[in-house]
Amino acid sequence: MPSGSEQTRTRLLEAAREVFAAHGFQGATVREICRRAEANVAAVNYHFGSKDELLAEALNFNALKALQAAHPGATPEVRLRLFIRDFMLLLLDEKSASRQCRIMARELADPTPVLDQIVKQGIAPLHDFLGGLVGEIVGEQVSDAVRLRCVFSILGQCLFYYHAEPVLQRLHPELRYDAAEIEAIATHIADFSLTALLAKKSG
Amino acid sequence: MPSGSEQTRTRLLEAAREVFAAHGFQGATVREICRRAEANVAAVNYHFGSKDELLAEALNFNALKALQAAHPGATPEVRLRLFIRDFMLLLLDEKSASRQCRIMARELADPTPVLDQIVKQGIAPLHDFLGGLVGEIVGEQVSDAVRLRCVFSILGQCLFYYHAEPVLQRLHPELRYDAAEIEAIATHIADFSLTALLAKKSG
Amino acid sequence: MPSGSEQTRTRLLEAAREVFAAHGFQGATVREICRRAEANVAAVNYHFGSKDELLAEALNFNALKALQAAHPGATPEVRLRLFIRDFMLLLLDEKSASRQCRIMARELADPTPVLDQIVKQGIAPLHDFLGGLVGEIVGEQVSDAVRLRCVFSILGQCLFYYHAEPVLQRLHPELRYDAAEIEAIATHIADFSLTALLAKKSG
Amino acid sequence: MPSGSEQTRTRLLEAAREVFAAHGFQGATVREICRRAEANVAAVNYHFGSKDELLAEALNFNALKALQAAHPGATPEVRLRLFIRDFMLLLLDEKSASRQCRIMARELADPTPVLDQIVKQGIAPLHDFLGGLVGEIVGEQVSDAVRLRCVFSILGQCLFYYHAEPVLQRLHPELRYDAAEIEAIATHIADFSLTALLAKKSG
DNA sequence: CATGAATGAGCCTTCATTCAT
DNA sequence: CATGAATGAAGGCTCATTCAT
Repeated sequence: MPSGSEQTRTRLLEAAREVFAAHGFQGATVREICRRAEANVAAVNYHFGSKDELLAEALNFNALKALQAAHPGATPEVRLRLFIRDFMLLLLDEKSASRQCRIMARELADPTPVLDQIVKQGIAPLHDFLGGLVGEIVGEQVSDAVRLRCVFSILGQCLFYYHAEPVLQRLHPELRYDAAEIEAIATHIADFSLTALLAKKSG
Repeated sequence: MPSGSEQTRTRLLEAAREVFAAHGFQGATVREICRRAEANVAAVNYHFGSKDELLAEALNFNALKALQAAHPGATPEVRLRLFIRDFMLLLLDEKSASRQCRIMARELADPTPVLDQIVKQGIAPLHDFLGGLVGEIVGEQVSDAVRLRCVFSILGQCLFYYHAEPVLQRLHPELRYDAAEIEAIATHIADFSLTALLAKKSG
Repeated sequence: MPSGSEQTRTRLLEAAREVFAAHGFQGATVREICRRAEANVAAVNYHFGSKDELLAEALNFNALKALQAAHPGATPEVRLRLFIRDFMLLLLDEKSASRQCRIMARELADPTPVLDQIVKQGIAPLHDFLGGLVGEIVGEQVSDAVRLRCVFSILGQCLFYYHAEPVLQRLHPELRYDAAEIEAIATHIADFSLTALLAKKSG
Repeated sequence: MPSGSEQTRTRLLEAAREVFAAHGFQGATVREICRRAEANVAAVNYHFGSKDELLAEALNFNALKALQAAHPGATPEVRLRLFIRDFMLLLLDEKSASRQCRIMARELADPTPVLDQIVKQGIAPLHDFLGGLVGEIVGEQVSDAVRLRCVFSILGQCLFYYHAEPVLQRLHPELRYDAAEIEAIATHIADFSLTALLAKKSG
């Protein structure tokens, strides 16, 4: 049974993830976080020491690690498809338990003191994983630089839907990121990317 | 001959573009902008009424319009290549006269009161232009939804290099966006995208 | 055998004396005191009611009372010398068990609610004792006002070394209050004062 | 004619001197200072940048420098008497224009970031001046260490009346630091000290 | 017409204190 | 009886904005 303290801590972390994801680190205020968590203004400093450390704790990389599931026996192509679909769900699904990726996506554009931590623990493994996958698909002849750019092409396509969401909502007000739409997007990105990757292999 | 007032106004706009591009709307301070423009701290409100309106005025879409140059006689494929190269130069070249795209790129993630204007006057025409180009390449059989996602795939690849710059600098400290690198990136994105697009056409 | 509670109380008092002596009443924090006493942050309020009352309890005047030891048979001059030496040891010796005088010395400049108590129980007896000693030395002809000022002259010389310590450390970084130095200081103050006092007697 | 800004600045400095002298650096609040100066809370940071820098500016050492007036032709003894009298007036006279010494006296017990400045610019010259004077009185045979302790004895006697004021008011409620009393105190300290000093000379 | 000065709301943080267990 | 958690007032400071000249 969680203690009262643990509950408040958890509520603070959840509220922090929401507010950081919505307004970025700078735009988020401790007061707003505490208000949402129904806690006192001083609660953040009591439980985490500072706004910075709250952000550091709010980050957890489990969701990202789950993306790198092994799927033994599956071909690299299938594993890439699965990765893209899971990543898009993480990024776009409103019901996603983890706002992890959104917080990170926000911070990418406005480095905070914890960006180093985010990069080392969250993003670098992701890039490595994707780099390995791409390597398996395009084969050994392809240079590191090219493989890297292929990773960026895949990630760029995925992240665009998150970053550009406010714009896309204005351009296409009818757009909704429901399960079917997310699935369709993921399939498109996977098709688009695999076509290009396989062309590099044969090339 | 511009009056002293007009000069101050112009310096404020230029300074605003630099600072907004560097720190985002929220991160930018009126004081910093005025300091760079060597103007009084009250100058922004005097000339533009508020920080919001300064941002609105600081935006000009000429650079974006220039991306949509006609290039009569060129094939759609070539025009897409040219677009991607010019866009990447605009986004990444430190010497780029216009920080326009960076301001917009920054704001996409944190809607401000001027996002509507940015979308209508800057981004929508760009999407339309790219949509037309993609349509010419993939042909008429392809649905609007698919064409749209192709546009997103291209833009996503381009914008990634801008959005993820702080992360990429940490992952690959040796990375520099010099002319050759930008050219190589643009070529990669064009190759990657055209391969995928042409496959859709034939498909 | 003291109960656990009693031990905590004692540790709190000892920690309070250290922290009050080091940072003054205002500069001291309840948290720091509790941390040093390895007690809960609420312990101070639990055991003493408030920070104010903790200070009141932390004061004990035994060390001061010991200064007024009788030394039967000794001349007033010798008793003054002994008093000055013991007082300087109390004020300056790092190994002094009692930080009592330092707490009081700190508070003199910034009246707290407990200053009345300090004055009545600690300082007034000290002044009286020293006044009596001075009276014995200078004789009956000297007015009360003059005798009082002589007391102030002696106390002022002693307290200076404590009050001005941060300044003196900057002016004379080589200065250390070791046993020999304290002895030398006490001898100087006693010589200086007795010369002046005896001159008043003969005058 | 002073500008409005200059007036506010001056009022802030005067208020700062009063509040710093009354409550010390830590005890003083920017809000209280601004309230007394009838200025906005942000005025201190606007004009001085921070509370620290306000303290640094609030200090001016003119009054202390005036203590070291030359008095050509006067004997060292007379110059010491004059110094003590002027110092006591500075310390005790309510009507004294400069609260300089009191701010410094307060800070001695609770080092702030500006203590170094206070010591270098204000106190060190004072100690040097007094050391020279004492040297002239006691002659060359006396060691530096002894001369230093004589300086401390004089300063200690003077500062006592300031430091111990809250205590003395409680012990002797009838005490008032009017002109006559200050004069009497100064005379006592001078007599007391000169007697001791001259004894060292002959000794 | 333009500016230095002033404003007040709001930021993160610290603190002594109180509460629920 | 004792504690970890929670509180809210207050701290110094920053900011976009407004005002008086």
